[in-house]
Amino acid sequence: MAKKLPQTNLEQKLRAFEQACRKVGLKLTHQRLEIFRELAVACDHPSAETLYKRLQKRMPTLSLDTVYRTLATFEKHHLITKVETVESQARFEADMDLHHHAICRQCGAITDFNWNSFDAVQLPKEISGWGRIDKKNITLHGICGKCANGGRAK
Amino acid sequence: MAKKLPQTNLEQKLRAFEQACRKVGLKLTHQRLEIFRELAVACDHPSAETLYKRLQKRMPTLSLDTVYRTLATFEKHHLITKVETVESQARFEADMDLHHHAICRQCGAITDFNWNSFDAVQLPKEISGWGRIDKKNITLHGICGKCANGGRAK
DNA sequence: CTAAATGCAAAATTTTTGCAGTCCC
DNA sequence: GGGACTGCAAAAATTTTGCATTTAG
Repeated sequence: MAKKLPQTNLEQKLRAFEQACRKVGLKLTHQRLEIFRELAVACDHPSAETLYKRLQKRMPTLSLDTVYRTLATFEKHHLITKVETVESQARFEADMDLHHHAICRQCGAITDFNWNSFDAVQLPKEISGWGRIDKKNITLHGICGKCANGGRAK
Repeated sequence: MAKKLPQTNLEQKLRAFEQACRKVGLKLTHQRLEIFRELAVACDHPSAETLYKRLQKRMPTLSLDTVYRTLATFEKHHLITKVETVESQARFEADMDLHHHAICRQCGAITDFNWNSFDAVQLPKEISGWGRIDKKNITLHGICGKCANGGRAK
């Protein structure tokens, strides 16, 4: 899930992205393509600022406000997701398949994981009358293995 | 869960809070007591700014930065929780019992709910080796009944 | 061509910090 | 009394906006 994307998956994802943009009338600018690609290959749920820094190397004239504007546009059209965290900076991901997150309270790393049997289970009746529920996400909080080992790889 | 606290519960909570403060050496100032009380009676998971506005009526000299500082202090000592949202402003709650949240993507309302059978279930092995997990929270996203009815009560 | 998107700069929003004075223990 | 806490103001951090220019379709 949080592993690196095989090249073929990436190309597939990019083509799907381009099609989705055309469908909703979003122009396929160089900036948009590169911002999406950078987020699609990232597996660390980067912030706008982090993406900006990574892209600056290849695109020196890119501006931070374009990154913000572009991410907001993508999110509005459900092409990417804003990850819920307790941090001051918003973080994003391009993986739109249903999955869940584990967050390290020390280093802030976010790891994806799947839990199909949970996804399939019915909500308790206490909340089932709340309204229309679109998504059902789990967030785990704790200390990742790396941090537990004093920063050394596990 | 998200209902109003009965008066007795509130008094109990305040006494527990005072004891916890003494134990960790936090001074019991008027500001801290009032900020905690206001958060404890709130059931809408208010932001620092929202709490500040509510408290200003009774405490005209209270400053917003004290609210921020105080909430951060409380959170550090696990007396309150910062709720994970996608919003720009951080939101807080004083209910430290394990529970889950449903968030309305339209009005931003956060509703608490319990799910004991989920709390008891084991994590899938895909993530069980990730590290030390302290908390396991669900967040539901959707449109609450009120918003689905065009803002009128359900 | 033309509406939409970008880059720049400036502003708005949210949160944090330094410091002098105040207050709890 | 002394160190912790608060209020004030100013700054830092994060995000948004107005406008002239550029670009995709």
